[in-house]
Amino acid sequence: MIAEVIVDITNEQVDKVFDYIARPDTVAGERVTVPFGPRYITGYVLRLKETSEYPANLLKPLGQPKDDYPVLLPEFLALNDQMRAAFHLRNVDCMRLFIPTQLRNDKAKPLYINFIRLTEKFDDRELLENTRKNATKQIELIKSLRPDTMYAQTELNKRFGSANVNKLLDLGVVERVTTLKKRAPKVSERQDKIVTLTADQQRVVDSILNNREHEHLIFGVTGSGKTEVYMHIISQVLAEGKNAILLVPEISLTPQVLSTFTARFGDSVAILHSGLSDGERFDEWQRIRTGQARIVIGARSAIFAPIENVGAIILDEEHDPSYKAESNPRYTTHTVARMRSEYNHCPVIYGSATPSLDTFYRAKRGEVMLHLLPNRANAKPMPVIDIVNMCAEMANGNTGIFSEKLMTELENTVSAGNQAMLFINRRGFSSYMICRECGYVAKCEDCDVSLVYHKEDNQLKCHYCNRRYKALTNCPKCGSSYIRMGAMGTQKVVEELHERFPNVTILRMDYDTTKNKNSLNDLLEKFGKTKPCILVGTQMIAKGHDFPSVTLVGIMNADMSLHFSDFRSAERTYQLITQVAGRAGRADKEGKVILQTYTPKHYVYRFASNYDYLGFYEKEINLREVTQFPPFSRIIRVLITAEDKDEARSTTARLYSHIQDYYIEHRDKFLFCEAMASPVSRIEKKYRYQILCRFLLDTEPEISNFIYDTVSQDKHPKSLVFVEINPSNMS
DNA sequence: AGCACGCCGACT
DNA sequence: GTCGGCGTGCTC
Repeated sequence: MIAEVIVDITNEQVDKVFDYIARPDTVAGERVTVPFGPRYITGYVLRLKETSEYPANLLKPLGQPKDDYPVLLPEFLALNDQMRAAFHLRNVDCMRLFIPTQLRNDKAKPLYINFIRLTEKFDDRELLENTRKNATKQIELIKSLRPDTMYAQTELNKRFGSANVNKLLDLGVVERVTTLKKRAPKVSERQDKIVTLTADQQRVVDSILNNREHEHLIFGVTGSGKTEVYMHIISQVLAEGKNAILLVPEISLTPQVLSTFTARFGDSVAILHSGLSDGERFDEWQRIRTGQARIVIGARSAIFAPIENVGAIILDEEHDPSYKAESNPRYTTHTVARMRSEYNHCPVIYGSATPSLDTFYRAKRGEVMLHLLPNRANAKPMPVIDIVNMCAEMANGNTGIFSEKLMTELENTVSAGNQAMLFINRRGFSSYMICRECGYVAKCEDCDVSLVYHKEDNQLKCHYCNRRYKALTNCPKCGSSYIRMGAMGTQKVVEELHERFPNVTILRMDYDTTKNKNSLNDLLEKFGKTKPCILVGTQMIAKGHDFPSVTLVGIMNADMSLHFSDFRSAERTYQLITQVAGRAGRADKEGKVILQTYTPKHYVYRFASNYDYLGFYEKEINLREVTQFPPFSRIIRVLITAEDKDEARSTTARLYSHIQDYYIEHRDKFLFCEAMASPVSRIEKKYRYQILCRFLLDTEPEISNFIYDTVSQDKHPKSLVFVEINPSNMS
C-alpha cells in the first residue's frame, strides 16, 4: 500500500502530496514521522492507495505514527480538499487549523494538577490546638474550605500564600490530591430550567428541525431570545445522540454567556477561545475528540472542533467581521460551516439582529431559509434614538465635542444615579475631510467612497481607484473654511468629561486599557458596581455586556465608520448603531440613545433610528447593485510588502504586468484593475503596494484562479504577497 | 523549511 | 593549495 503524505513544512515548493510505502497498520489521518531528504520530519497521512506514479525504487517507507489515535477525522481530510479549492490554502495551513499547536510542538504531555481538601478527621478542636491564634491567614483559609470539596492548590496559594497552604499540609489539616489535569471541577450545578418558548420561538425551532439540510437565518431583534432558540435546537440534537457547534464573536465569550450554557448543559460543554492557554486549549480539544464534551462553544476557529456526528452548527451574530479570517490562512467561517454541514447532513443556523448584506441577500434569493423573531421577549420597546445634528451645534456656537442635548442627558443620568456609555468610533482614524458647517464630505467621483486625506503629500485619495484630488481649503458646497479632519480619541473625551463632571467616576475602555488578559473583566466588573458612572469606549463596549443601570448611550461620532473608504461602511455603521443602542435600558429602566453626526440626513441614520433593517437593506442592496459592488461583484486585492521599496515596486510591477495582459485580453469582464501604493504605504518598516481588481461574478472562478496562479507561480523571494477577496480592512 | 551541492575569495 | 561564503535546487 502507498500512503499519500502532507509534510509539515510551510513552503510553497513542498506543498504537494508525497507518496510513501505504507506500514500494514497505517490509517488515514494519522500524524507520522517520515524520511524526507536527508532527515526526518512530521507528516500527515491524507489517504491510502494501491499504486504510485512515482518510481517505485525511489519510494521510501513511512515511519512510525506519533500518536495512538488518528489526529485528523475523516471529515477533515475531505474538508482539506474543499478548503484548498475555496480559499486557495496550502495543505499544511489546513492541517495546522485542524490540530492544536500543542500537538504540533510535541508539548502535549499530560499535566498533573494538585488539589487540596480538608482531611476527614479534621475538626474544629484540632484547628485550635494546631494553629497559633495569630495565624489569621491560616484560620481564614480553613474557614473558607468546605468539607468534601476539592480546591486547586494554585488558587489557594494565590489567595492565602503558599507558605500557609504548606503549613496546613504539614499539620495534616488538609491533604493534597494529585490528579491528571482536566478542567477544574465546574462550579455550576446543572439546573435544567426548562424555559417555555414563545409561539414565535417555537415556530422557528420547529421549522429549522423540519428542514435539516438547509441553511437558516434567524433574523431577530435585540432581546428576541435567539439564545433560547439555539438551546432548544441543541437539546433536541443532543437527545438524538448528535453533537453541536455554537460559534460566537470572540468578544461575546463573556462569563455571562458561558454560564448560561454550562448551567443548562453542564460538563458536556467545551469552550474554545483565544483566552485559553495552549494547554487548556489542548485539554478541551481532547475532551471534544473523546466525546466527553458534546457541545462546542467558541470563536471562529472552533469551527474546526474535532467532533463527529454534528447535528447543528450555529453562527451567532452572523454579521460580525471576526468570522472572516483576515490574515493567513484566510477563510470565511460561513463557508467552512456550510462544508461541515453538508458532510454531516445538518443545518447551519445564522443568527443576527442586523444580518450581513451577503447573508440576507442569500436569504432573499431563497438560498437560506429566513425566520423572523420580530418581538422582544420582554415586550419592551427599543430605546429611542435621538439624532443630533452637529452642524447645527456648530452654527449655534457650540464647537465642543458634546452637543447640548448630550450634556443635558448626561447630567440627568448622573443625577439620577444611573450609568451612561459613550461610544467612540475608532475606525476611520485615517481621517476623511469634513465640512463642519454643512457636513460635506469629499468623495471620489468614480467610486462613491469617501476620500482619505494623506498628510505626507497633502492630498485626498480614493482607496479604490487611486484617483487623487487636491486637499480642500474651502467647502465646495457651502464655501465655509471650517474644514477639518475627523478624528477623536477616547482620551480626549475622558479629559473633557472630567472637567465637566469632576465628581463622577469615568472609566475608559479601549485597546490601550484592556491589553492585559484580565483588565477587560476588571473594568467591566468595576463598571457594574459603580453608580453613577460614565464609560467611554470603542467597539468593545458595543457588544454583549448587559448592564441594567445603563440608561443613556451616546454615540459620539457616528460618521467615522460611515466615511471610511470601504464599500461596507454603511452596513457596518448600521450594525454598530443598532448594537450600541441595544446597550441602553435593558431591565426595568427606560433607555435613551443620543447619536451625534455631521450628516444627519444620511439614510443610515434614518433607517437605524427607526430600527428599520428591511428598509436599510433595500436601499443598500440597490446601491450595491447599481454601483456593482459585492455581492454583485468581487473585489480581489493583491497586497505586496517588502522592506526594500524598490523590491516591493518591482514585484508589484511584475505581477501587474501579468495580470494586465489578462485584463487587456478580457477587458469586458473587468470593472476595474489597477496597481497602486497601499492606503497605508508603510507598516512595520515594510513598504506596501497593491493590485486591485473588481469584476462581475459570472466570470468566476476564472479570474480569481488566474490571479492566485499568477501570484504563486511568480518567484518573489524578498517580497511577501497576499491575495485577499472582498477585503474589509484596506490599510 | 533545511540541507547538500557548487563555484569563487583570503588564510594556516 | 584548502576553508568557507551563501546562491540554487531538491525533498516521495
